[in-house]
Amino acid sequence: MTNPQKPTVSELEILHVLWERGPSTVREVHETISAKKPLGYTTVLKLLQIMTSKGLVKRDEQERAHVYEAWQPAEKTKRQIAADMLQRVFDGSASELMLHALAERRSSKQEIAELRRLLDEYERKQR
Amino acid sequence: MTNPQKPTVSELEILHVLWERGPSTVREVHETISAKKPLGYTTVLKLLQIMTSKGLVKRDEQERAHVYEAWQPAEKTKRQIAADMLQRVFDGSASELMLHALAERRSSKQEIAELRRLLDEYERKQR
DNA sequence: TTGACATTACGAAATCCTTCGTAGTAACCT
DNA sequence: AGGTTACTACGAAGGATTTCGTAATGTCAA
Repeated sequence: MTNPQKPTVSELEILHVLWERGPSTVREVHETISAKKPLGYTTVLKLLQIMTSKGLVKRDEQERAHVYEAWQPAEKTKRQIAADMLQRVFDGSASELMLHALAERRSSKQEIAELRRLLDEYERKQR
Repeated sequence: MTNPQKPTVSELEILHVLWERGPSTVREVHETISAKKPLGYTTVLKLLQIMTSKGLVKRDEQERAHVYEAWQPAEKTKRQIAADMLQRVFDGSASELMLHALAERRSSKQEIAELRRLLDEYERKQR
């Protein structure tokens, strides 16, 4: 499979674990997730199997306990999700997106500064 | 119904129309959407009925052709969607969200300027 | 009034998502 | 070898989503 697909909510949760931990077994993913919420072992297994067939993860079957790894780097997937929502919800307006993202919460001075820095950098690369 | 729920992808599409047009009949919504993609009349009707029971829209049954209206203003719903994704995908980091949203496309000078203006304004209101 | 037409109500199929139970299989220990 | 444990594979239930067809009902003109 070379075609990445859009992950569902549950799949995204698993991808988060794989991005954080790197290649992991079902047991490891399950332990990480079930620390936060109850979820059956075979549920995680099944999800990883589905994700394998969708091309969202790759599976190393060398060892008895298969090792799963996210197919796409976190950056790429997150970018796709952000772009998709930008289009679907905000008609492609980044300003609107940021306005709403900021409105719902309290951003620290540091974060605002970071956002400014990102804008500078973006503009510099643009030309 | 006073509890708003999270709209699905199709429901969001309909909300877009209602936000743009204001209160509309099934026929009007259907015409607007089917200008872009084929979709049966009763499909739109059914969706609006479901959305009514979910509390996403309100229905005025005065006239024979019922008139539907978005329950929540666009701003509020968009804010919720943005906040939800911010949390789920970007662990609450607005910078990360914007970074990825910008990365996938070309933003005009005007848009960058607008983003800076928003940051200024946000900071001003904060203190 | 009756036929044509617009509209709503309802049911249901097809697909996807999420979750888990059961069965099979391999490995390991005594 | 036999029993226990750790895995994977598979099927399937239950719910949500999306889509549409058909039936029922109201409206209006001839």
